[in-house]
Amino acid sequence: MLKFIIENNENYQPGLSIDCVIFGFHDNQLKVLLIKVPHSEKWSLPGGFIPIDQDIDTAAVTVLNERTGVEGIFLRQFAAFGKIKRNDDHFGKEVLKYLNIDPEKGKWLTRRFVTIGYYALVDFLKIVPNRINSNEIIEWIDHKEVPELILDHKEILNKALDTLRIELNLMPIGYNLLPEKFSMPELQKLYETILDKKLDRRNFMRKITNIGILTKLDEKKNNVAHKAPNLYSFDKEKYDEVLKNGLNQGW
Amino acid sequence: MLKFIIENNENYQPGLSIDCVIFGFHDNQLKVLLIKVPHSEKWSLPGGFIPIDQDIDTAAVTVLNERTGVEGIFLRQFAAFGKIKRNDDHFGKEVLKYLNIDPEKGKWLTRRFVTIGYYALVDFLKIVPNRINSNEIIEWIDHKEVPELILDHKEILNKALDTLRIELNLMPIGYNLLPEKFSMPELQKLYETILDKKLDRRNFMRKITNIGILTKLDEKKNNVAHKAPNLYSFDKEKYDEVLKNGLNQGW
DNA sequence: AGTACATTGCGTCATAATAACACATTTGAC
DNA sequence: GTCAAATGTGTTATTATGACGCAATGTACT
Repeated sequence: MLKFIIENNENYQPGLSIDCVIFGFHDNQLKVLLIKVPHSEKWSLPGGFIPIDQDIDTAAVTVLNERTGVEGIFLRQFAAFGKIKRNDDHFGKEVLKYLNIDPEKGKWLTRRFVTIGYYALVDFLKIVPNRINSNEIIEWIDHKEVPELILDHKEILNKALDTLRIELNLMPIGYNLLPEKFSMPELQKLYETILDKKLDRRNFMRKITNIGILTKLDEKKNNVAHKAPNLYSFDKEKYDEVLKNGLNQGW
Repeated sequence: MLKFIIENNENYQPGLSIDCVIFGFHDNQLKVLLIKVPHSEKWSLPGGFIPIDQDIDTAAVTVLNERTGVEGIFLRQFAAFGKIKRNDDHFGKEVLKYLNIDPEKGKWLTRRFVTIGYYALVDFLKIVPNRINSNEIIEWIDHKEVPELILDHKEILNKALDTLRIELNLMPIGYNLLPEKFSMPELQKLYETILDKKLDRRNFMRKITNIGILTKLDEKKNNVAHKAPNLYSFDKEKYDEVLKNGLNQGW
């Protein structure tokens, strides 16, 4: 980080940053991957800067990996944020002070940054966030209990969630969010959690089944209270096909 | 422009630009507003740079106005483009050479720019593109006959059109694209042109009527071949309501 | 004036999608 | 064994959709 700030003018895209909204699903909760840096009381989205020799989409993957250790996931760009006062003077100065950097050298940091938002849905269990930087804390936090975030990160998070809800109508989800074998109630809970809305059990099942991306397994979930639900898996081939063509055509 | 390039480091957001895809509808054709600058054989989208004291959304309006004279339209951000070789060295050097600027002073221009794309649907007739810069040519061009464009502008244009087609399923359109009074076939042609697809006349009418955003006028179009179609207008209040709430909910 | 033809307005019909709900079955808890 | 909670598999009514039919309107042409 320190190395970055000093070398910024040469090796990084000026005035631009990337912030990632990483959604995971666990215990029937939609979780978001957040980072807490020591020089602030607030949490933040994992973000960073754009190497001048990388496409921004590639840079998003790099940034996420450097901040969290998370690897090999597909990040979807959803919006750019560029209000003039989105990163105020104060914030930049705090960082410089904390890192003991000459305010003149780090001047660029206190100017307005435009940030590009990326989001992803990942398997909660497969992502074990490494603590790359020993003084940073990385945690999955329930999206309903997200504390105050730095800058406009809350706005970015909300926009990501809005985008996700819209995309839910255009494409199937769940492949990276659920274990390989899952029950219908689990899949439904995922949808309900993202949409923050109750769905009818029977209508949900019919609709999701008709999409044709599920394989019903000859196996039941065990160690559950009450009647054991059947298990399903995604038919990856058909899943990808639907991903490509979209769900509804509308007109 | 020249003033801008020399003063850039101080007054504009570095490394970032904005490009606008302005769609208009006329003669049953979807038109795009394009600009031809003298220092290139190719056409380009109206674009420009971001004043450091403006929100990017505001800057988009400013940029469009400065390049085309177009005023007071809502621009929708749809994507950021940032491949490392999207603006190659060659392009920047050409511009500097044409403007007779010391390559050292304009060095920043030859680096990678990330551009943020905005699109809008506007009334073809209400927008009379002024030629601000006497050596620039501004024209409405049929989107099916768009010539080769500079840099990745064709990609930007295509992405805008893709976004527009998706949004067509989520919200009503036409308010800024058609005259105040319009016939059903005119509205249908608009949809068909954007989607590049034939729609059934009768089903289209039923569906669009059911949305509840149209007011049937007691008036017929005149000076037309064959049977005169009835005229309609948008019920702005309901139109805005649907715009806010969206069309389909899906889940 | 009369006819041909393109276009509009207003239908129908079969099918699919959706919302709301009924009922029997399975399983753990008491 | 009985109860409660959850699952599996329906039904029914309503609405939306896609594919047409046909009469009415107005222009163009003989």
